Amino acid sequence: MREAAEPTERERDPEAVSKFVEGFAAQLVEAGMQRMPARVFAALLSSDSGALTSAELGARLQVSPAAVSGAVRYLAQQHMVSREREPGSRRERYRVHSDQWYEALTNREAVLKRWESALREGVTSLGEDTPAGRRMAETLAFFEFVDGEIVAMMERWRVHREERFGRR
Amino acid sequence: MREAAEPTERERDPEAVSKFVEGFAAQLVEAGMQRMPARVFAALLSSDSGALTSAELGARLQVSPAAVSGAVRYLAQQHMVSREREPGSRRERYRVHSDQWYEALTNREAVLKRWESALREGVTSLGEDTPAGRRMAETLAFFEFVDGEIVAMMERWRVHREERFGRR
DNA sequence: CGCTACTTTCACATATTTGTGAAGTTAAGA
DNA sequence: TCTTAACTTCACAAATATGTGAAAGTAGCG
Repeated sequence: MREAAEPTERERDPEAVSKFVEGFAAQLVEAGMQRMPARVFAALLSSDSGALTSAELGARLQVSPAAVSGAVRYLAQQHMVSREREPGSRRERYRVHSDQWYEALTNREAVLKRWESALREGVTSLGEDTPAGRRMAETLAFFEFVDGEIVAMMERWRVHREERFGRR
Repeated sequence: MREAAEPTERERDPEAVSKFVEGFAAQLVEAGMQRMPARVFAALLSSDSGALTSAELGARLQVSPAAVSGAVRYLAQQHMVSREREPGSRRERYRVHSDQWYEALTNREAVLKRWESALREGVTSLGEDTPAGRRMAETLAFFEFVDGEIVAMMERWRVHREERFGRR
């Protein structure tokens, strides 16, 4: 079972693809994402099929299987890619859905929740009648507000998207 | 001009304060922020005055002036603290506003903008008629949508906040 | 104009992160 | 059941990031 046996993807200018991958990954890194997960994610995003095997990723990004494995584990935890076992092969494919960003955003919400609970503790332990307590209470209220807004926003997005791109 | 000459803040249980500071900072770190900026920000948030000098920060966090300087520079760039020169002293105070989070969010918007332009390049260079191009175009549309929503959301927050906390 | 209180910059030692090769594990197919 | 392709784990070397002390810069105040 050779690599070349899978022309899953008619090749475009690999130069251009690579340039996009590295550029986009750099932006993600700057926003706080680790380098390798960022590169893997960008590579998937730029692939026509939206799904690549470990070997394909390794080849495109010039990294070892170990590096791919680590990156993919991270991305899967963050719900940014899903894994699929190809039936009848021991290969695994890693896929981005175009709506994967919702999952990623949802995950950000988990971060917000943790901030909120830390703030709640802070308000309690510093006292809600102190200036610091009041500031933290307001901050907390802000996050709670944002939580709710995000849910509503995603609903509006689904509608907007259907109008613009049609139902999937 | 001694340190002790400024009882800006009636002291609460320093134990509890420190526990909050380290806990909240840890959450911020986990979300991608560097350790020292996170600790400084948490310390400011938990102070009654909402503003501390470099020396006070150094003392509370047990770090050198150099570390405070670096952290504060970063936070100011991110618009998460503002600097104020105390008139009649060469001390500087670093302040959090309770609405500082808006600024921070606004800054996140700058990140989104950069993602958008990277995606736009990707769509162009990979071709908008390819599957990958279409996926990226949809992703781009999502971010553009989010941009607009955030602006609207912040307006709603201002209203909500005024109802709940009164005008500042 | 100094003097000196405060802040910033810089070189460096230390800690942390990152990616690799190689060994280990799993499961498809004979 | 055995073989072996494919993925994962692990110990380690290299690259990065982090915080410090010390030196250099700034700006109030006499």
